[in-house]
Amino acid sequence: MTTPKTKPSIDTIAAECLAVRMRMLNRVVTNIYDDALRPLGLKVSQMNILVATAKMGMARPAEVCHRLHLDASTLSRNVERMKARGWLEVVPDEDGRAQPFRLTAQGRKLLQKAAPAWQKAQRKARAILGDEIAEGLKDAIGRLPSDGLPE
Amino acid sequence: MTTPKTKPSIDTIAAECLAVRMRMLNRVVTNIYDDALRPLGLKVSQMNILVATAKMGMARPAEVCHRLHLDASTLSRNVERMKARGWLEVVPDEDGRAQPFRLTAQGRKLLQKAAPAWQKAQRKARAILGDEIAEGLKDAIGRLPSDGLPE
DNA sequence: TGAAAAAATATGCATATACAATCACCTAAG
DNA sequence: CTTAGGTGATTGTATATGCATATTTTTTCA
Repeated sequence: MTTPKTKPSIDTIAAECLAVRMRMLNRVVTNIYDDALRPLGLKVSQMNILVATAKMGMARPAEVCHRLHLDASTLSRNVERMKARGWLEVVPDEDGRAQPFRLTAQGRKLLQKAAPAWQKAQRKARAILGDEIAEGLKDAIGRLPSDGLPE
Repeated sequence: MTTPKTKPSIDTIAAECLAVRMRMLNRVVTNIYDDALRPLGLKVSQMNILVATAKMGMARPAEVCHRLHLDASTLSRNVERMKARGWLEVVPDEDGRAQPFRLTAQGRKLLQKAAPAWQKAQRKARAILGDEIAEGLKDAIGRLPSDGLPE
């Protein structure tokens, strides 16, 4: 079944496509978090970047992209919006090409204020996904190509 | 752990957020399929709609949205683009509000031509996700609220 | 029957995403 | 030095996504 010799039928694609499943659940899960975070004027995509930045202290765009498997141009626009909102700030660097950024005090405060809403969404998401998938997703991320770079 | 009494720390969010995991894997998986389908000028988001339409024969937007957990406005724009490409066509309906659509011959042909590329991507995605998650995602979809409507 | 409510879609707006191309800067080869 | 590559990030373009709102048509019900 994993390697049929014949061209897959439309029925097969409909029944088995992993992109259909991932994308559908991604929409559902993203909406759960976005709903919970909406009162804060924050989207989960942005919260993800805030959290990664908080963990890194000083975040280099290329490294964030690598960790999150995010295109550099996507990050660039997202950071742009978050700078405009006062959540992130660029810090100078000797290398004139670099644009490392970090949380502002306001950004950190927002993140802390968002924690309860996050927790509420997390419970809902876990209720849908179940503990097994929740852990399985983590394992899958560990298996991603080029995800084993230095911390 | 599932219901801590204290506000989650940033470290907890970073380590456990299910949206981070889902969204990251969704990006990776979507890119795998998009890469495979690119020679056909097709994106996996569009292929998903083509497949759903093929299965339904005559597709009513509201029903497609319900099945795919997709916002009506999103579908409206996607269908618009696919109509422009000649893959979908609207068919008349007694209800003047309805805009049911179906595959064109060209759309069906494209879908069939895309099957081998889909299969290649499907193998890559399964290698990353593993059989357990692949099945687990299906189960989770079955658990979605209001996913048990009539066929 | 005639107006209010509901239903199905579409539009306006903002964000997220990625590929291709570009810009700015650094570095190494000579 | 000077320049040819390489690296890091941004910009141009296109699609995907969803909320709020508008539009159109049907239904309901007083």
